[in-house]
Amino acid sequence: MDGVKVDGRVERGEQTRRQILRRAAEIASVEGLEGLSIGRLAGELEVSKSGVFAHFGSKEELQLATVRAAAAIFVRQVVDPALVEPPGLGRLTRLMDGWLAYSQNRTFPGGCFFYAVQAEFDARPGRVRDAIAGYAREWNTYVRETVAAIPEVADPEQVAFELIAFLEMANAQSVLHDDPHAYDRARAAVRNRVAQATAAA
Amino acid sequence: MDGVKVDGRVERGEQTRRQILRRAAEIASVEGLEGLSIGRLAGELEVSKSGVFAHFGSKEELQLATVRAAAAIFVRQVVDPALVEPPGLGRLTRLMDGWLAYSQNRTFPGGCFFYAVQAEFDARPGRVRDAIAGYAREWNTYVRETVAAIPEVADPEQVAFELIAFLEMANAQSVLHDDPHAYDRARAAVRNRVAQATAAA
DNA sequence: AAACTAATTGTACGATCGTTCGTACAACTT
DNA sequence: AAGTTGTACGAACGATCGTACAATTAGTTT
Repeated sequence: MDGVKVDGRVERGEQTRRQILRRAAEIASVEGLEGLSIGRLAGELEVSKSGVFAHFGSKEELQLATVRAAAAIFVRQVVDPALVEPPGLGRLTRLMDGWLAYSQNRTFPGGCFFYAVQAEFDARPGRVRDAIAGYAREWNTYVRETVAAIPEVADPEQVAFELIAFLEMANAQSVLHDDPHAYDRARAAVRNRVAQATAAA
Repeated sequence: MDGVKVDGRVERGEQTRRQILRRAAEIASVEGLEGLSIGRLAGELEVSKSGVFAHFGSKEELQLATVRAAAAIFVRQVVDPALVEPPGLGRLTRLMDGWLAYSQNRTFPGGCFFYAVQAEFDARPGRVRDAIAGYAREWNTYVRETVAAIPEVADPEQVAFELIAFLEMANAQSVLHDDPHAYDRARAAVRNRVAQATAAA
């Protein structure tokens, strides 16, 4: 009746697959999804190259699976915790703080996974770019709707654009210059912009 | 008396070197500085692989030279034109507009060169990262000082942080989603933030 | 014209890339 | 117990990577 796997072989397979994708996302956040090589991944995990390859069938499929795995981690770490707050200012604040914490505590060693891979794939065609663009759109939409749930805000799309810009800037500065101050600056920027937007005329 | 090269051989060498670096920067803005391979570069330029290699002696040196060449293009296209305006609000506006035009008109086919390579190298050690970080610092400083030349602005560092965030966000969105609207949003964000900062109490 | 110098080329190298294939072994089914 | 399925492995493939070095071409100096 239940969907629980009873086959110990596929259970074991899914576990190694999870381990592979976890490590793959970590590497990709530092070296990019192209810098992520199957041989190196296998070496670090101490499994065979062909074993890793067999799980995905192609490098592109590995990259796509890595993006999906990273998205799941992102949702669990950033999106879900904000949902405990009711829609409104409180949820938005929780969302912004959650994102900055996600970046600052280095959930991925190279900072935000999607910042890294977005910049890597934004200018080339292909399924990987499409997947990344899709998640980016989802994130934009979610932030915009979270902002739009605050009745005083006149232009949620514009506000969402600016807020996301602050987050990514903090991540970029922090990683490149090893400067935790960037997060303070982003927090101040978010606070200021939200205050401005909610100060109805 | 003059420092003009009279040797036709080194003259020719410097010209091919310039061509190599121009193409290298174009490729790197799309594929990254690692995706930039000597063999491919040679193929596209229809010269020999060893000919390209001989100009730099190592891949890392080619990458460093490419970053320097891109920085020179950036300065000529963004920084210099703003210097015709006297320090103050006019220069800042010119600088912001110049940057957005530089990104929008695809001076580099992959959008802003430095956005691409920053995200690629921000998390790994090495001379290339150091060079990129150095230029990024210079750019931050220059924007901050341009803002600071406007007497009404209380916290130039904070304002510069936010303005640069808008620029990079516009570039990222535009390239990833093929959405020219992002530049309008960035222009609106810059206008609004500058207006807020110059509205003295 | 000969000697020299700088830019460019051709050939070759070891390493690593993604990928393919046949095999070994554990776990499940009958 | 015999047969089937799924995961993981080792070895090898052609291609490409960065790099090395000797030969060649073009331009300068004597």
